[in-house]
Amino acid sequence: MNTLDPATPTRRRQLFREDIRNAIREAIFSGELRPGERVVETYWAKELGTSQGPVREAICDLEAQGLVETVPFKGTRVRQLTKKDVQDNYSVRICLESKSIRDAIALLDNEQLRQLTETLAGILSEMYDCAIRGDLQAFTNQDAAFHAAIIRSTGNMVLLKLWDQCNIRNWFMFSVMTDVETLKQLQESHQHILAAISRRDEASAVSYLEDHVTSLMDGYMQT
Amino acid sequence: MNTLDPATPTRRRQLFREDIRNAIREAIFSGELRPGERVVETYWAKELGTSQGPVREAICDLEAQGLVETVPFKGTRVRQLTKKDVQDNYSVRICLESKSIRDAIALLDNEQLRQLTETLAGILSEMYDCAIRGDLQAFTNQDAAFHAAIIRSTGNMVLLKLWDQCNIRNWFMFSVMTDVETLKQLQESHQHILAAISRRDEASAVSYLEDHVTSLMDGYMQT
DNA sequence: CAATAATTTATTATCGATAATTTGAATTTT
DNA sequence: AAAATTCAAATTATCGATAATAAATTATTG
Repeated sequence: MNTLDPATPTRRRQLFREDIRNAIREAIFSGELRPGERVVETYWAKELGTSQGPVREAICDLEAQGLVETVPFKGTRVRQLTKKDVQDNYSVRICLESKSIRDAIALLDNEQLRQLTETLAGILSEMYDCAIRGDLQAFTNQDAAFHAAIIRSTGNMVLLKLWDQCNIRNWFMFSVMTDVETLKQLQESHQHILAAISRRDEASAVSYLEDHVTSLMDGYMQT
Repeated sequence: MNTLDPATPTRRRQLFREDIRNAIREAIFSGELRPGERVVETYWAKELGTSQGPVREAICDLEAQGLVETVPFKGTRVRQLTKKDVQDNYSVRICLESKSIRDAIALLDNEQLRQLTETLAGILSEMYDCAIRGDLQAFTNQDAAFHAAIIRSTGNMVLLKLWDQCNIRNWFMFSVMTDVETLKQLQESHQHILAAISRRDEASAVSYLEDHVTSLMDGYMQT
């Protein structure tokens, strides 16, 4: 789920904190917990059969991720994004992704670029299947994987971390763009980006990226 | 201390969690806790006369801020930044601050720009005093205030939040640049940025910014 | 009846204790 | 003596209970 920590070492016992975090996240993304609603510690403790402590820590994690907001002594609520929040998010996301494309083109040698191209092509292939199937959830995951792969190729982990935070792909699935045609179009826009990168055409790549992300935002804003 | 939450509402009782967070942060910045050293929950609980719970939550906060790293069941250590980490941090910081300058110049009307200019001039004045006194701690605060003021003027809170996270001003004070001359020079470079912004000279402002931040990084790298 | 004060309820923040896990030393085995 | 094993100490993760706080409700007063 999280783009940042792919390698989870084996452990005997599961961390409740992680389970709780995932459970609450799931509740948010599934719509069970809607923006602005309260996240009551004792409720989730009872619900998941744990005590309050781990729930508090899980909430702390979610807050760092920007999914919820906590006010001392008052409690936690699912974050409610204003239109401006969304715009700001996307605008910063474009800024970071543009940098990653510029850096990738500037820093990678031909072999590395070929490899990146290959990775991206693979992702786009899967993305196409998702589009055909109309599987929005899987589609957004591939979408995230695409952009993350570019950033990862630059080796700049700070960039990856910050991008992950302003990436609201997680919220995106509430969007109305669920029809197959729209998804296909989105997949195509990625192909343009990929092609431009592979021929080291920085200006085009960034331009296609901006169009792509902007159209994502527009889709969200119509909600 | 934190650039993000200026308004702290009045509360009867203090949050231990916050006190603990500040105490540990202070220990890190003062050098008492060096990079790579362990942050033992029970130690700080005893040290501050609290229980373990709030300490864990405080550590969670510090982790979100990137000051420490936690591995489940193993514990927490003060984050050890590699040279590459520092470079990546600064490179992203330049990216975000460049955007903030571009946005400020593009979005603010004359009156708003005048107001920003005024604010920045005030900060620079204080910064000069800090340089003369050789007060590095206060100087870095003014430095942060300068850049934060520009970002804040764009009204993009996402940008501000992410910038705060990749801003390693907090680590900067370990740097060797403690002599008055260097601080004065740094203050001057801010004046160039300010001047360029006030005449809406985007290219120069960004260029000065890059020079400034790069020189900060170089200073850090010599450590 | 409105406005304020007192009270109850719901919830968060913290505590002290215990279970689970890792680490490192002591012990045994080869 | 080196390697593997067992054990003990240190530390983390969790629990159940209590104290503090905020919100909601009821009671009181003018």
